[in-house]
Formats: sequence, C-alpha cells, structure tokens
Amino acid sequence: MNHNGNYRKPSGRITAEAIAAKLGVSAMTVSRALSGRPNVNKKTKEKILLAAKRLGYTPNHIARSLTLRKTQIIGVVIPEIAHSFFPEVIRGMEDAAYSAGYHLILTNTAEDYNRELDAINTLQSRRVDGLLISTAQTVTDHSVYKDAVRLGTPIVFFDRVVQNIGASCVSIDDEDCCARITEHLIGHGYKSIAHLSGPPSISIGRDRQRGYRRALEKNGIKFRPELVERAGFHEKGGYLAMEKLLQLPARERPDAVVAVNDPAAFGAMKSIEEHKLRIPQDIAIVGMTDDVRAGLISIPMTTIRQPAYEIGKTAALTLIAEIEGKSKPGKRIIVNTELTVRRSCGCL
Amino acid sequence: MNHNGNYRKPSGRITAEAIAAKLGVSAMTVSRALSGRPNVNKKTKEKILLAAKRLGYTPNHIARSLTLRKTQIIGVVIPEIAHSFFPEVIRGMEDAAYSAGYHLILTNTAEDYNRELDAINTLQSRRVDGLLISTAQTVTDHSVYKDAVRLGTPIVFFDRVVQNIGASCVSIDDEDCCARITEHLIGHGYKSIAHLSGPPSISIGRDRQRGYRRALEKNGIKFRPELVERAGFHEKGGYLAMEKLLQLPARERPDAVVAVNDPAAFGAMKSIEEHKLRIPQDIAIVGMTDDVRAGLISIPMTTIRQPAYEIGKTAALTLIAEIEGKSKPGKRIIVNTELTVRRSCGCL
DNA sequence: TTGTACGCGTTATCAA
DNA sequence: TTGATAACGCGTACAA
Repeated sequence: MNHNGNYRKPSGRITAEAIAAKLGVSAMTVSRALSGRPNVNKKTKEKILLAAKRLGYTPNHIARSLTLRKTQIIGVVIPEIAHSFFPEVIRGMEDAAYSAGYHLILTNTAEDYNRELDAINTLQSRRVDGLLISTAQTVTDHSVYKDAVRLGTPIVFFDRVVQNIGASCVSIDDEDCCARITEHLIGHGYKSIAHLSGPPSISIGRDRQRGYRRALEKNGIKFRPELVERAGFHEKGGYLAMEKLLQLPARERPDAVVAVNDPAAFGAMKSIEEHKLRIPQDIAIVGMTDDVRAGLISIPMTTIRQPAYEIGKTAALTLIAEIEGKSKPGKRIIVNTELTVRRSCGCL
Repeated sequence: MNHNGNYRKPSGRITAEAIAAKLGVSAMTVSRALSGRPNVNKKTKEKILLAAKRLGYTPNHIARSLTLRKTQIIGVVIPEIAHSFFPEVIRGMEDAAYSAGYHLILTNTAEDYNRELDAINTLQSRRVDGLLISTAQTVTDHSVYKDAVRLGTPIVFFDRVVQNIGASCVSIDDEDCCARITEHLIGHGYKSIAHLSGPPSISIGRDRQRGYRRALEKNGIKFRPELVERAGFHEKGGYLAMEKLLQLPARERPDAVVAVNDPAAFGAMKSIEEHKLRIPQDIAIVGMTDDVRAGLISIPMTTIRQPAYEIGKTAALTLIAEIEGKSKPGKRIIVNTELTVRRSCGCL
C-alpha cells in the first residue's frame, strides 16, 4: 500500500505491445497503424485494427502526453458555476474544444484567491496545454499569471480579465456598456442617476463605474460621489447599497439607478419595493448581463445582454489558436453587446 | 513536424532530476521529500523543498499518473450544460472532488448518442479514475457502460440512470415524485388529469409516467391513454403536446396537467395561454425539477424541487469511495425531493 | 515497410 | 536514510 491508500494495481488494459506480440509484429507498427500513418502495409494495418477492436484496446493517452508533452487539455478557472452566465460560457468553450480535439478540466474557485492559486498550480502540474481564466474577486496579485505565461503556458482571460501581462483577453467593453445604458437613461430625461458599483479590485467594477461617469460628464450632468454606492456583484450587496441610497434626504434621492449587474439590481429592486416606492415611476433601475431572470420578474428589467456562449467559444478558439502557434498572444477581443429595453427603466 | 501539427518542443520545465543534480542527491530522494514521505533526512528535505520553490518546480502529474496508473481525474458526461439543473449538479461534484484531490473533465454530449460514445471512449483513453454519467436521450445500447465497468472503470450514474449493470445510481425516485404531485392534484378535486410524458427511452420518462398512472389507479380514477401525450424534456415538445391535448372535444379535455418536467410545462403554459384559457382556473398545471424560472414567471408554477447540488455531491462522493475501494458498486441512492406548491395548481 | 533503441518524468522495489 | 534500476506505454529517430 503506498501513501495514497492505493495498491499498485496492474492496469489490466491491453497495450500496443500486447497487440504486437499477438500478431508477431513490433509495437511500433501497431502504433503506426492505429494513428493512421501512411507507411504501414495495408494488410498488416487491417489485421492490427481488427485485433485492436477485438481486444478492446484503448490507447493510453497519458503515455502519449508524456512523450509528446501535449495533453490536449485546457484548464478552465471560473469564480462560480451556478450563476447563469458561466454555464453558457462553458458550453461555448466545450463546443469549441470538442471540435478541436481538446478536453476541459473545470475548476471552481468560489471567488477565493487561494483556491484560484491552487487551481492554477495543480492545472499546471497536470500540464494543461493552456488556461482559460476568469479571475476571482479577491485576486490582487498577478504574479501567478505572469509566471505561467513566462513558462510558456498560454492563458486567455475571459469576462473578468487581466490586461497587459501578455495574455489575450475576451470580454465586452465594460466601460462602453455602462456608458451606453446610462446615456439611455439620460436620453429619457433622468437627471439624478445613481450607480451601484462593483468591487473596485476587479476590472469590470472599475470600468463600468468609469463608463457611468463618462456618460454623465459627456451630457453635462454633474457627478455626485454620494450617488455611487458599493454593491459588489450579488443580490445582497445590491440590497444593502440601495438601502443606503434611500437614506438620502428625499430631494437628493436618485430618480434612476444603474446597477453594476443584474443580481445587484435585483437586490436593489427588493429594497425599493420594501420602501413602497414604485419602479420605474419613483425610481427607474437598470442592470447589466441579462441574467435569465431579468425578463421573467414582475417588473422586467432593462439590461445589457452579454453573449455568454460567444464569449466562451471565442476565448477557447483564441486559446487553441495560440496553443497551436497559429495566433499570437496579447490580443484584446471585444464581443458585442445589446441593450435590452424592458419595463424597469420606464422608457417603454 | 508530426502529424498533429506540433513540433516536439522541450518541456522547458524543471524536473526532479534537475533538482537532484543541483543538490547532489538522487532523484528518488527529491521525489520522497516532495511527496512528504517520512524516510528523508530533515535537513536534506528542507534543502530540497527550498530548491524546488526557488526553481519554480511543478511536479509532472502526467508522469506520476503513468507510473501510478491513477490520474485523480473524474470524467463527467452530461447531456446538456445550460439547463439550470446541471450547473448546480456540477457545482456539487466540483466541491466533493476538490476536497478529495480530484479534478473534473467535463464533456457535453448535447443529447447525442455518438457524442456520448465518443466522450466515454476518449475519457477512458485518458484513464480517468471513474465516470459520472447522465445518459443522453438517444442512448439505447448500454454495452459501452458494461464494458467500462468490466474493465474496472467505476461508474456512477446520476439523474438519468441506468440500473442493473453493476454501477451505482444517484437519483430521485421519479415514480414516487410523479405519483406524489399527481395525488396532490387529485386531492384538490381534479378528475381529468393529463400527462405530458418524457422520452420512453429514458428511465426518467418511463418512471414518471408509471407514477402518474399509479396515482390515478390508487385513487380510483380511470387511466385514459388519450390524456398522455409525448412531450420530451423541452419547451417546444411541451408546447406541441399541449396543442394536441387542446384539440380534444371540450368535454374530454383535462382539467389539470402533470408535465414530465418544468421546461415541458412552460411550453404547455404558452399553448394554454394562446388558447385564451386561464391557469389554473381552466386548466391547472404542474411541473417537476424546479427550474429557476418556475417561481419567477407570471403564474408561478407548482413543481417538485430536486436537490441538484446534493445529487452532484452525493454522486461524486459515491464514485470517489468506490474508486478508493471504500465502498462497493451497485448501490441505488435516492435523494429526497420536496413538493413546492405555487399558483399554477390552483391549490393555494 | 518494419524494427530497435531510447526518452518522456516519475515512483516502486530492492539493495546498500 | 539513501541510491541504482526498472517500469509505466507510447512516439521519435534512425537503422535495416
């Protein structure tokens, strides 16, 4: 018994060597026949293929990876699985990977920096061919990423990206999105627009806030810091932030709110409703990301649709191209978004 | 250039051998020190650990897997990713796997039998330690599973299970669930209850239909075959099936509908609404699985909550126990469900 | 067209 | 406590 609690058991599986022995050829010929190389006699090839099938031969990909130094595996690091956005992203990645002969190892960091570190390390020790990463909220130190890139592991960031460290990034233009939806409100006459902001440690949070501010300034509306309240990415934070905003004297209150994402907006809606205020008549509200729920709740929410599937697929295709040397790292890829106007903004 | 389109590039990574050379010890000692074995001199161990860190050593898990014939990888085969049920299942699996030192390779079969075959084969050639499978709708031949089990790859089925082939199964008691929700309707006075059934090729479909029928019979209601319409698992099928039911002469129409799952029920609701019928006054409807949307739509839907996270976690824990020889295969594990009464059944 | 020798990076085994 | 050797199963390179 070794330290793992496992006996060293024989694999029990047929090897190329075994097939070779049975057929009186060398293992090399078997290998060639099975990987479809041209230089094998047609008849011996047929014999080998037949024997392989009869014996239930399954090539050992581990051994293959060891010699080739190529695993055909992509490591995926995401901060949460259940949020409706990521499953779609993963579906896009899986489609792209499957078509190109890669597999996905999925790791969930649950927004925890240490788990993310651990994930990246163990994925590297598994010698994944590349990494697809969306960073956890608590990440501040980028040296792990830099080390990986330096050691030759291609990385493509998606959604929550880290720029300027030599890795490609696939995301929406957060600043622009937020500016757009803010201008949508401005265009419909709202003057006192608040922002429920994301964590400033994440690019998404910073960029969206910048977009909000840019839209105000461009339209000659004075930026009022007291109208920006930190909410984070979740419902609870949105609720608490909105509670704070509603403590402002009535005449200083916002007439519209731009939330950093849909969950935060849902939380805020709850707070607004608890205060017996009407949406959108008393306070309009908009989100971002188009969570599945956005169109289903009693006051359907105006938001910005992010093409999750496309983000996943694009990120995977970009990574695979870089792994195979067909494309250079360091790209910045922006995928298009779409303003989805529903009732919560009062513009319908 | 080999047939893969890849040059054979040197790994560029530090090996245990390299550390050994620098320190004037053997590779074996390095290996022992790094895997925390007891029989290493404390001082040499420290030296080795330090050197490993300084040189940025990442153990090669591939080589390790090759000798140990153990990958610490679990292959997950699911029919669809985006359906809200599976992300939660995967989260449960990931949590369990992470704690036990395993990784998940995720494969999406998109309900396609050939893709499922392919997935299971390539996962086996990657020598995964075990498989977690929810079968695709189009699967009829179970020999792949049997072969895998015979060759010693543990399998645990979840949700859409295959019983009696020696593999463990984790699921809800579909027959019982469907009987329960049907009896709920009967208990509130509905007499003419229809069933939108799932694909009969899948155990879930068959079992739920059996539960529906059992509930009727147990309560002395005559089973009417014309009230069972095949819907499948998706919205569109539910819509079409309901359309058919609504073509029945008015007095033969059902006053309540038991759908095989929530998406089918959503489709049916759409059809009912298009016919200007009211839910639940004209026709009551219930689903199963508690899709996230069930509670959010304008007429919230009565359904049965399946503990997705728990199913995933239990399946993974069961598999890991079997992989490590701590538990025997062939178990049948039932996880509890919960009737969630909302407005669509008219019982509130 | 086919075979031989060796290497990939690690760990089990047995000897020192 | 440490080291030498072999093995895991395959693919490359070269020779036959």
